[in-house]
Amino acid sequence: MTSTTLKKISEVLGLSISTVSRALKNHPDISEKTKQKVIELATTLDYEPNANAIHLRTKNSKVFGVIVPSISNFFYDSFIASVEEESRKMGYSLIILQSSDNAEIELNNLKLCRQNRVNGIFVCITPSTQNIQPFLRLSEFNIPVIFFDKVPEFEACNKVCLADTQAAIIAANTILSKNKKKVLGIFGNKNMSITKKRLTAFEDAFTLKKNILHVEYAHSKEEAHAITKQQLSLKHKPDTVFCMSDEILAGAMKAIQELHLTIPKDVAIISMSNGFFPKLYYPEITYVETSGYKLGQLAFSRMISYLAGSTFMQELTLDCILIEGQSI
Amino acid sequence: MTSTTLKKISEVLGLSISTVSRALKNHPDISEKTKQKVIELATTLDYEPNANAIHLRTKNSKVFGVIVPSISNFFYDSFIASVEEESRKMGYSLIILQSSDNAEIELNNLKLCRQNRVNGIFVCITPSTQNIQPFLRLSEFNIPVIFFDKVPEFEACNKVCLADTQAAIIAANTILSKNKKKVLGIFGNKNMSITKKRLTAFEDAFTLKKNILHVEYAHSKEEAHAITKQQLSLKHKPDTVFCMSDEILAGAMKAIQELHLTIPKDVAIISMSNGFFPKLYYPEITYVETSGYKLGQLAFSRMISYLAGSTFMQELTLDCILIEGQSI
DNA sequence: ATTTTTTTTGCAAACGTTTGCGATTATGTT
DNA sequence: AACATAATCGCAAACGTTTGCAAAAAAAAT
Repeated sequence: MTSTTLKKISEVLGLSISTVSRALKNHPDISEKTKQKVIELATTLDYEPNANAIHLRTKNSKVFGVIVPSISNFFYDSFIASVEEESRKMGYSLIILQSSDNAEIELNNLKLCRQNRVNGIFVCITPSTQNIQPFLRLSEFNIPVIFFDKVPEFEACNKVCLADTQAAIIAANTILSKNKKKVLGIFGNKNMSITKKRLTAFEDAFTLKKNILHVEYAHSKEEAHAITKQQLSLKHKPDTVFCMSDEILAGAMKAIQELHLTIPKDVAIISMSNGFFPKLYYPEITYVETSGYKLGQLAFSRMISYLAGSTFMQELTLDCILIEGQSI
Repeated sequence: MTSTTLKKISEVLGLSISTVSRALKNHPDISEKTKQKVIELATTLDYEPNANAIHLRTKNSKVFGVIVPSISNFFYDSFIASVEEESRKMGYSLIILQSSDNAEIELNNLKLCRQNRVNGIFVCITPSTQNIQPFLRLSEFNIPVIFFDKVPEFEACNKVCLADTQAAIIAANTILSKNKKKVLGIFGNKNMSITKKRLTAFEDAFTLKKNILHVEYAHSKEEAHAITKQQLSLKHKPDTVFCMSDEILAGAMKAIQELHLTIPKDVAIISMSNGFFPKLYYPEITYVETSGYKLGQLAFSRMISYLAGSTFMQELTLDCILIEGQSI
């Protein structure tokens, strides 16, 4: 069976297509009697309007595009989950594309969004994305692009970010206030602006106690694991480990378990995190919250305000708070 | 600027719309010269075909719908990630909807899929879904529905599942082969068919050593944590813990850390898992792999074969394998 | 009974494509 | 030069809606 259309209903009822259309949207022009008839037949025939036809006709797809480096990732997941919730509430659907950390696929995903005439795009660029002109060009077609989390460093565009600087400062100050003597700070990919921001702020906070801070870079859980294991095996080992991200935290924690160290007695640990991982461990890890969920809400509200007319570039920042566990 | 259309291109070039259309798809009827001209203008004008118009005209949306209880979940994530990959390769897009464990929202998501005239639906029903008729009815409109993971228990439909029974047996046999004396088995929601399957098979495997198995049910990480803590605090405590899922594993591990027990010396642990969590701990946890990623691939291939004509109901099963860590 | 007003409905164009078929133009053959 | 053939191209309908406007029908007013 092919799906029901307005035409089919109109033919059965001997009405015009337009009357059926109006009846179904409760247009005041249509009499109650015909409305009744139409609605009844529509439900028995399981009528569902063809979204493509509507979008074509109204030039409004009611769809947002979301482009992320990877779907199976805590942070992006919770971001997507919140954007999806908000979108559904407002009658929007989501097309979700993952770029697999590949700039070429990313570009193709962008193209897909355009072909679908999405009303807006949320994008977190991959670390390897060099050219963001294709994204910026979309504004010429009046389709807003909200960059989130990993955002272009220099270009003027709509950005929604965590307060990375603030978050790093909070973490650093927490460590300093506990009078720690030797801190291992593990950061991510040195080339990413997010790493730079966090690192700079973190180091600045340690400016008076520069000598107690040792910084390392890890590009994966495994590297974080190796670094932590190695550093914590030194005779003069760190008394505190700071992890820039959940991934790094996971690696570090594995090393700590491996070395049978007790937290926070043998070593203290503090992280920046989406909130899920820290609660996995005992004692629970103290962390500066970098909530993908909240960031999603912020990004969505920015999208809505953009669509409502506030089209000038804005850089929004999500405040971070310290969530205390018992790890430091 | 409004987006470029075939019409616009045709007007600039003094050609007909159909010629432009054909030129862009490299139709043999069109001369090389005009193809050149058309393609050149199209690229400078940044032409992207309107997917809605194409779908309307061709009656083929090239879109699959994915409906899951929740997006931010390891298992569903990896499922979605793999379906997304495969889909992109074959020129399909994905509309991803989450039901938030709410049957009503789920139904609405189904409606959205229909309105978008998706070519097929992957759905994992919520635990509270009672009536799956609306799903089954879609086959009347020739749109295939592939149920995965949490599938309807009785109805004839296309199902793609993990080999839950086999997986539970593997886990049980692994425990038995190690000559364990007291086993705590923690299972999930008793009402879900997936729990029943796993539990039945697990208990059957212990049929000769019934007395060494103690079963508990946990509906969350926190419950799993509490149960494990309580059981492992007994004087005659279990020497082995089996966890039916990642979520339960996470709770159990937290309790084990809290009690400062050493794995596998003080207590052994084995789980069913997607594979991410077990590698988070040291020593790594031995688990029976229940891969969302592989399940996604299986589901996708089923979808493709359905679309290719094999429309009879099938129940596919993904073999499970034991991944050895050092936890038992 | 006629006109006016109000209520109810239908016509037709438009959204941007694709595609069968016919028309035009160019090329080749005698 | 006349014709046949092949290479290019355009017309127009269709996909399923929405919507301004006009038309028809019913109700109200004279």
